[in-house]
Amino acid sequence: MTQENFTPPLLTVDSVLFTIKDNSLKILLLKRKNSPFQNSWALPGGFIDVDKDNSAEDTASHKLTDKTGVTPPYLEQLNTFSSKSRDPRGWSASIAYFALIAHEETNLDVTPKNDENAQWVDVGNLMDETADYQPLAFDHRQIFQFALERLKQKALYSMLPVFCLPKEFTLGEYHTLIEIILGKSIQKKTLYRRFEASNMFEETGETVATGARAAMLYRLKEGAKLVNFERNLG
Amino acid sequence: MTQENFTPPLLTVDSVLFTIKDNSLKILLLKRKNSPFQNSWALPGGFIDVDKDNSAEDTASHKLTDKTGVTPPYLEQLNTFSSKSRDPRGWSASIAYFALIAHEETNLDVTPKNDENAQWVDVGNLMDETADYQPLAFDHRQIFQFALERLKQKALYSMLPVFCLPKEFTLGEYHTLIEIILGKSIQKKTLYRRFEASNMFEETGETVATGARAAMLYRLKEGAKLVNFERNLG
DNA sequence: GTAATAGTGTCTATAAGACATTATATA
DNA sequence: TATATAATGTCTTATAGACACTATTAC
Repeated sequence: MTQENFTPPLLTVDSVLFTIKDNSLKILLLKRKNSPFQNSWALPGGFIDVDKDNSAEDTASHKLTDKTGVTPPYLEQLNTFSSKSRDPRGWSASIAYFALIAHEETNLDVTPKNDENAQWVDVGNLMDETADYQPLAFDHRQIFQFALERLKQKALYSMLPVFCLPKEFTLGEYHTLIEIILGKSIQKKTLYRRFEASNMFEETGETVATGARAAMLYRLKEGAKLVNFERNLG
Repeated sequence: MTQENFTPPLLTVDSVLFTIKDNSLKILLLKRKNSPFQNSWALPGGFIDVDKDNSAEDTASHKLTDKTGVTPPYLEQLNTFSSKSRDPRGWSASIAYFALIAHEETNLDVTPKNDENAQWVDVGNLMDETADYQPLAFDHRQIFQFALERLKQKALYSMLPVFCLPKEFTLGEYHTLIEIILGKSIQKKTLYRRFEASNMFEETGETVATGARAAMLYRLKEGAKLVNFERNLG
């Protein structure tokens, strides 16, 4: 049996790129220029270029780099969403990726580049189907929700969220980030213990003043591998 | 930009179906009848029938039901494997699924059905690239290894492996199963505590004798949901 | 009775949660 | 000095690990 017996399905790649900005969790959305769902907001993505991309991950990475100017420090496959009805053009599958970046590292904040058709959208906005930017194109809201669940789950047992922070950051920023992702308060002592135990970071030697005692800045160690813990946070 | 500008990639579905049999972990492999990789062993799967299947999960489920005679009690998406080179026919992606079943519930043991081209293959065999059944077709060995990692990981924090057992089973069988999956000994006390705490099972009232004290038989409660724990086993 | 497997009691070890305390900065 | 935020000390709690013990069956 060969594929020639069948109508080939459409195959696309879409990415949910998270960042932390203005004390809230946001994802990158683009306004669609073309049909279907013209002028709706959508996840960055598109068709695979079989000549240029060696794998779907390449496609995801290229599309994100095009939009942000940088390669996200974390990119993993999320899930593939497929159905007869998710795309009006026919049976389709989208290989979805999940990525993290510090918005400060992208060119999206820069004024000349500032693009009305590419926006960091607050996750809170996307939970309410009647809010701005809604409804999203295709099943992108469902993909976003799947990604958010994955992020929350991984925040419970790994250091993953640090990839939302800039290259140098304080423990306080890390603490705030985790509380925003999980939507509840976490003892800073617990996070600091894990931060230390992970052995992924080193002091820069610099401190940053916040109106009170100056906080130590940390950076990821060269070649540090992402650490998972044996227990979940509460 | 539409897909018509591109050569469409090939899209298939493949499943890694695990069971426990003769005190070892096995997966279902089929001998390929057609090119490419004719006569090589491969995971059950194939192209999506866009007229019959509403989603890729439907395809996975249909293919497994065709081969085993029953619908596996556990089926989840694993990962999508894609590259320019994994299929000699061109750029291709395979949406891989991960499934568990009790071999006793399938028709694969039944003598008249017994099919030389469908075999339960020991996982130990597949770790050694020079052993029987190797090399597998396409990148199916890599897909299998990804699935095995997922199974081991989930065995550490969930009751998932029970779906490898028949409808009625003893705590001793569950204990043996977990030790086989993890490849190391686990305190039965620890497993029994989790088994109880999960609240997923009920006594059938029947016991089964094993030459010594009779063991209680358990079954999954009606509508029981799979439970995850907050810590991993050691 | 012995042997074998099923199942429990209970102590220890580890890491998270709670929360008080000390440290260092600015005004 | 007061106050704000950074960072640490230490006690409690929850659950896994170790391992000895009791229970029930066949012989």
